[in-house]
Amino acid sequence: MAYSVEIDKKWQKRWEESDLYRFDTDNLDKKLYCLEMFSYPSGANLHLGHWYNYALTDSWSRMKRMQGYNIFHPMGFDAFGLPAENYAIKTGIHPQDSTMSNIKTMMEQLKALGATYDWRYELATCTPEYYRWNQWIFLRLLENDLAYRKNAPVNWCPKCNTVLANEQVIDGACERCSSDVVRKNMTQWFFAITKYAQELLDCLPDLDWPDKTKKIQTNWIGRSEGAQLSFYCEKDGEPINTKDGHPLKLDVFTTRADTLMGVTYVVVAPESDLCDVLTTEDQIEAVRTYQDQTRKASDIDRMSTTREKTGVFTGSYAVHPITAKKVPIWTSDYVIAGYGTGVVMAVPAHDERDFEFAQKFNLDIIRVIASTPEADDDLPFTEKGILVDSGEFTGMSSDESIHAIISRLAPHDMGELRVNYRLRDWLISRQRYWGTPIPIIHCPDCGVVPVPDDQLPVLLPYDVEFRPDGESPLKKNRAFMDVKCPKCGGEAQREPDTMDTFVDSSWYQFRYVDNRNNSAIFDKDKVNALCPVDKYVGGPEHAAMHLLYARFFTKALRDMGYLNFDEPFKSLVHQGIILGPDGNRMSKSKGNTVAPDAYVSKYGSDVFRTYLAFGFAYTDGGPWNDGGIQAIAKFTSRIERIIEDLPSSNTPEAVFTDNNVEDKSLLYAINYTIKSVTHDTERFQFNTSIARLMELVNAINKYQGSGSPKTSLLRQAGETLLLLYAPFAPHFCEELWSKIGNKYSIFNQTWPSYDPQALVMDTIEIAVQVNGQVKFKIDIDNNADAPQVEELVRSDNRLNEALAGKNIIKIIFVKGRLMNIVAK
RNA sequence: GGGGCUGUGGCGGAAUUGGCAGACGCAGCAGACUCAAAAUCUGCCGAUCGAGAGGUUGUAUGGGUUCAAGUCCCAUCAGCCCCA
Repeated sequence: MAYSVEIDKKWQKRWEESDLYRFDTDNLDKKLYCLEMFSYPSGANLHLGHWYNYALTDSWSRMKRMQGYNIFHPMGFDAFGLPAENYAIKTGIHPQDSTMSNIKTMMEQLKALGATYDWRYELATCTPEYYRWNQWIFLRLLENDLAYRKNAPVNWCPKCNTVLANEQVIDGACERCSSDVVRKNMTQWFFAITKYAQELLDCLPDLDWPDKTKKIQTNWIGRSEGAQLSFYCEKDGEPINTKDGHPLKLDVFTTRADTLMGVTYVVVAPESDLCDVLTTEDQIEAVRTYQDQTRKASDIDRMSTTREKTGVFTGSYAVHPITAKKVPIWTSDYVIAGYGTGVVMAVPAHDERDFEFAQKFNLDIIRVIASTPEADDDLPFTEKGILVDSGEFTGMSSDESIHAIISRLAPHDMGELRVNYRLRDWLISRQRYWGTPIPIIHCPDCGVVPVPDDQLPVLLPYDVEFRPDGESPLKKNRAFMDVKCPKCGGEAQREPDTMDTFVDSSWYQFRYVDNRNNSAIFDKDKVNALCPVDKYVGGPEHAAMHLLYARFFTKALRDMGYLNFDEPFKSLVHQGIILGPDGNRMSKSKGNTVAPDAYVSKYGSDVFRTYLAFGFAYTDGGPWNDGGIQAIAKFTSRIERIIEDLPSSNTPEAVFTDNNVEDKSLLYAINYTIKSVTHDTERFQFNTSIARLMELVNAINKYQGSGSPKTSLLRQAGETLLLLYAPFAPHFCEELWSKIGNKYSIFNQTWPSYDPQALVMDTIEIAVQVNGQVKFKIDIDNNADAPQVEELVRSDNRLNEALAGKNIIKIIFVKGRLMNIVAK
């Protein structure tokens, strides 16, 4: 029977019945945890990206299995999230119903892929058995001051009446209705990821991750060393005090404390509470108008250096901490409340945006830094230099002066060295339905009360009106909302918000290990034995969010005593993105999607898998091209023919003492292929692995056609070919393996190892260069040393012609490669 | 605006990490088998000059380092990504 989907089905059934991929919990010394990022169960079929990710990582893990590793390879579903809810709003089909049915079909498709998943470890994040532990983690974080509630500006779509995640805001507009998104202050739950900012940075160098991804995380965390300086302030000639009577201090973060003497004004973010405090009666109208106007602008626009600067004077003044001079306080949207302290000191002479702003509004520009003491540099001069016109600090270098200025201010509590991070705490509240309910009860008497552990899970009710109208859908469900306070027993209300779905994916890699545990999030010993994940594979788009959150969770769980390692994913690989045939990202609206199913049913899973392996550089991806898939079908049928032609008897291995040239060259091909395929597959270079296998097929064909092929050598070649190809074409190779009378299963066989002796050739060809240019080639004895080769080259009559009368100055010999003759 | 990655035949892509550029495959061309086609097999296949042997040139562009550069350094251009 020629290879087809029927073969796929036959072996999928056999594998399942024989429990071939069952993870062996007793043999943990050689465990290898291989994981792909789990998938969102959307209505559509498994798409090309899934195949590319899952099929090839599966090939990698199959090789590892044959190399003797005990593979833990689970799969599950990232089942909460907006798409199902939006789909429900559109069609009326409940998210739970659509998700559950999608999971079912998706699981079947994953099985058709023929991967080594052990389905007993499956999980779906939308089940109470899973999200219960989201709630449990939330409560633990709350107890450890890693979860808290605060008022913060969020993205708000006025048309959809809902808060949007940052990712849902495209160029300042709502992704669904394209209305302009505005900023709104709301009380939300946060996870204190910033407490781990430094450790998240420190652990990066030791991870076996792509440099690019580490860089993205480094930038995202954005550590900068600088200083926090304070300004007192005055309104209508009077010092401003806080509610408890202390003088109000405006704290600013700056990496350029050396420019403090050049401050000519201070800017406060229009949306910050401070702005309202600072605004005087006279200015209140102008400031309000300005606030309304800027609510529409996105952060990206606001911080752009090219955008026209806007702003309004608040009416109050800041007191310079050294000179005691009063400088005006303005509000402008180039300062953002969420970043740093939401207040900046403006030094127009030495900062581009401040300079532009000062020019536009006629504010003072005072030079305090110069490249040399006498220099008259063009302003703004943003480099470090020597301080000028800076009172007692004049003449110091920028770096010296920073320390001097801080030492001067520190005793008065008006300045200190400070490390600032760009990373913000993680806002996890969502005013959405299809997610994990936040396990909190709001009691009029007791305030914010956590749901006790023994009352978990807080179930997500099924019967909910989830059309978005500005409030959390859960809020309209009285049965859900009305609850007795666990503390005082009085009438209370549940928290109506749900959690960001990134919470689900931040710890699923641990739950897999102990997915049926009903009494704990997971068994500590099991997780410590199986984790961290040894090889994690998924798209590069998760570099900043998911991968950062999961690292944070790991560290938090460690510090709370639930596991004892530092990082969730030891080694990480990103697959590339496969584009549509037109070179654009695949999308339904562009009509350039490629559905794997048609190819799989026509050619079989293995041909499709092999094509994915062969057609692209794995980590690059690229445009899809139909062209080559037929070639892979041809390739498999060539293998089929080779195997069918093998001598049927299992003759004992003959000892070759009389290898002729053909034998030797086939032996070379066999061993070279083993070496290369092993090496290339190990580092996810699947395309060259397949290329080497094609070369082996060519070599076997050539050998078959040679004078007197030895049957046992042919058999050795054929079996090696099947073993090496098995990870890529598992059904196909399993079939042929059994066909030639070998024992089930090919995946229980040992991965071939190569004989270095067979790779040593008697004679090799090297290039002879003159001044780096290849002139001719000669065959030399493999062991020949430099003088011997030189003699051979000198006696070659092609040399004189190549030298063209020049004199030899120097000779360089690179063993096994070339001899370069330097001549003049 | 800053940072990063990428740029190799008509196409997908290789190149032992500084050592014979274009492995392997697609497409194309020629041939064998065939009445014919398909399938299969064999050979050719960067550009350019030359009937030919062979020469010259060639890894986005321009410089540089080196006996030797697709690979390292500097600048420029283009595409993608991250940050502002």
